[in-house]
Amino acid sequence: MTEKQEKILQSALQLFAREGYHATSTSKVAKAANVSEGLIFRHFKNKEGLMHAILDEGERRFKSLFADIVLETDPKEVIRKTITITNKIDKKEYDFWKLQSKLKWELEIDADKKMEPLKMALTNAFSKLSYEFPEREAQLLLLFIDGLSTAVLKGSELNDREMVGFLLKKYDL
Amino acid sequence: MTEKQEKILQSALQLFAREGYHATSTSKVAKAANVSEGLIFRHFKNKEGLMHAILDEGERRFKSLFADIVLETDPKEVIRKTITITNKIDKKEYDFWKLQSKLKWELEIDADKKMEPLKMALTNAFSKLSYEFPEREAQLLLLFIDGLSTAVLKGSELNDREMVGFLLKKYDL
DNA sequence: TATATTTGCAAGTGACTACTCACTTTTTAT
DNA sequence: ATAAAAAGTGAGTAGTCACTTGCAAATATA
Repeated sequence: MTEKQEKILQSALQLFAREGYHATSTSKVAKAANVSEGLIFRHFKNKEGLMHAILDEGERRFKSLFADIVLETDPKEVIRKTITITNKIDKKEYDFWKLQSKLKWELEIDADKKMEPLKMALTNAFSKLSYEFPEREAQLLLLFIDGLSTAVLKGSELNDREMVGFLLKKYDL
Repeated sequence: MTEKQEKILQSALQLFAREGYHATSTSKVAKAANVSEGLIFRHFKNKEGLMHAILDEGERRFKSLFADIVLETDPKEVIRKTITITNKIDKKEYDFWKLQSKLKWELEIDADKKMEPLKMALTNAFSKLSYEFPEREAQLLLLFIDGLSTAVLKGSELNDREMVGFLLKKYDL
């Protein structure tokens, strides 16, 4: 990965996240990255290829975010770590995560499958804690998390730390 | 509102919802609506005007969806109606609601303000029922509703009726 | 019926789109 | 040192974009 290649990725990420995929032209990306437009196509074949390079990186970060939780054996810890997952998102990485959410709408990418391992871990955790409907509890918690992270990334004014604390209390953690 | 005008709106709604705003050209809309491209600009001034016409209709439907809840005096009914709000969305109107969610990302439109009256009603309801933190309870429930409707509109496989029922039970309704 | 207004169309417009190509410069391998 | 491969450029390309204009047909108003 050359310097200019990284610069292209970084500029594309920023522009795609802020303006959207279709609203960002390859010439804009080239200008922002200070490279010739042709170089984008040399390295990433086409605009779609450029986006996929970014998306693949997203996949990796997604998984590493979950890895810690899935390996956890203590059920209470699984739930606690899931609830506090939004706290792990650095403000400097907002563009990155925003893009992931944004592209899921713009390009209709399905995120459910990526969540599957987390759902399993949660179901298992609730099961161990003798909840009556562990799978539904897991699903419910995931919906909360999804709603919460969406709100945060959209720049909502809601106090996410407060909500996380509130949830932890609800689950006796 | 002429026949062709409505046809334009309907076609634009469908295309914007399925392909996205920026990915849909005015010529595509014109073809789908079976009118000349110029007519779009005669009636809606520009592409943005076309989108706003659709968005305004969204605002109206949004409000009428809440109206029923906000006027309710029985706190338990307020919560019950909020939880079951997704059931009120007709499958035939999916394109419409999907577009609303989609545009919130693509054009960075803030939806929080629209939810404010509902949040107030919920806070009030939880307050009447002597919950310790009524505002946070309201926020939490709204987050769930948002997550659930998002999942449904994205075509997730989750059983939303089941989740609604599960939640009603959680709130003793 | 005469006339003003609205509705509609077809054929444009320049600017911008994703992408290609011929070429030069830099890096790597022998 | 030399050849081959990779990285990078800049000026193209055809096609599409949102939008305009001039004129005809339909409709409303008198």
